[in-house]
Amino acid sequence: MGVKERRAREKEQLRQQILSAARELFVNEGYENVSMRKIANKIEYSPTTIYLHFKDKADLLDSVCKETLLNLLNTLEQLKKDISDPVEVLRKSGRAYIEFGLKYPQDYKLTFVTRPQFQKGLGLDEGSVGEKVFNYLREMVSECIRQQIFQQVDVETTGQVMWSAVHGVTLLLIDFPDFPWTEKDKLIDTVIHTTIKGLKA
Amino acid sequence: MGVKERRAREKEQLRQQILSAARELFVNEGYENVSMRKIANKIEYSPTTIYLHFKDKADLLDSVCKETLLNLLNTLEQLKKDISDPVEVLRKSGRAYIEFGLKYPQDYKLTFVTRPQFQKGLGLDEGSVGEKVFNYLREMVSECIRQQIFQQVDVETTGQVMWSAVHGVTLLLIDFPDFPWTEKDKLIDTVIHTTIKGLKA
DNA sequence: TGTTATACTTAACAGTGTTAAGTTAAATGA
DNA sequence: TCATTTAACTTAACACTGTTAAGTATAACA
Repeated sequence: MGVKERRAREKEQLRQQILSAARELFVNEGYENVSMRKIANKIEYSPTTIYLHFKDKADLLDSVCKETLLNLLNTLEQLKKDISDPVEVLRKSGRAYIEFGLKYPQDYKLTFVTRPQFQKGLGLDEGSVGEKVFNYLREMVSECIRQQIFQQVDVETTGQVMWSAVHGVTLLLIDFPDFPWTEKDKLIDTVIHTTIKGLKA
Repeated sequence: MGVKERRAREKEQLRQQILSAARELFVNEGYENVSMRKIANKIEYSPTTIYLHFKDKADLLDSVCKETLLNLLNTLEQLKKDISDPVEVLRKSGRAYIEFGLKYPQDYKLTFVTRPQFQKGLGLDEGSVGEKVFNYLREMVSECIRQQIFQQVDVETTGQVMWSAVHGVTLLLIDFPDFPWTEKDKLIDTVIHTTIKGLKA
């Protein structure tokens, strides 16, 4: 009875095909400028076929973003394994987070700005990917506080301050590419350095 | 020959009427969900009339945002007149900026997130309102550096770091209202305090 | 009073996301 | 082997979108 399995496999394959076509178009042309018909054209199916795999355009978008976010989470988890000094982990994680946002600006904005109100399993709700990312941040900060490197005892506030800084600089760099920013790497380093220094005991 | 003047006045009046109808709809329902026909309906004119006053929907949006931004600039300029200590001015300005964003979240996002790529005289280009806001920040930071309160000599970088922090926390509070944030005022104060402390000599 | 300019509208175009109904082909059971 | 069921996929349509070209009516001018 391998028929059902093969069918399921083929179905999953098409789902992935749609997903990657959508990702490419979203990233290159922007969510707003990509129509369902355009995606359908790219994979050489009729537009309605997409609806057999995704509820609607927003759902398709959420799925694309979720994939990307899991990617980020992976990168971060990896980092933690390789370094021992908690401040260094925090520093490197901040950098990785910002660079991730700059590498996938559309995805980043879609995930953390455009759609947070409506998405499921993507925002910061329980069990969502966003929550997992923030939990990761919590752990890092906890370790810094435990070792008495940071002055604040309040893990939540400290984490949120850190997040504000990296979120802010990421979005500014994405949204105002023509602004005469300080050399990009210097700005990123200074943001991270300043915030950590400000939090230190 | 007061006819021409009266005509110009009437035209300006309608322009304002369109503008305020658009603002209200944009703010309440979101730019994406507001159609030209909806705006036209609200002011009881045909949709095409709008095009006699604004180039297109994006232009209409830009005009709405510009008005709001000038408002913010006013608030900030006022602050500087009333306080002498530069760090205190910076602190209060940061607070005012964030509170402005929280009070007009839709406007804030439209101005600093949604449309920065395409707008004219709105982003951070020469002569734009955004540039004026940033110039205001530059002056404050310069004063802090001149008085050797801040360690960095680089006004640009220092200003950009400050901006990243307030921009970041503003957007997070707007976009994730249900997240278990630390008490809002405490978070805002800590963000500002941490950043300034990190920048100090 | 006839002409010109301005303000505004109607109708249409080409596109959008989405759905209901219909078609085709493959898998199943007798 | 052949009719029946099931799943995959498409066609056609609906109600909307931003925008433009062409047309109309009204007020200002000579």
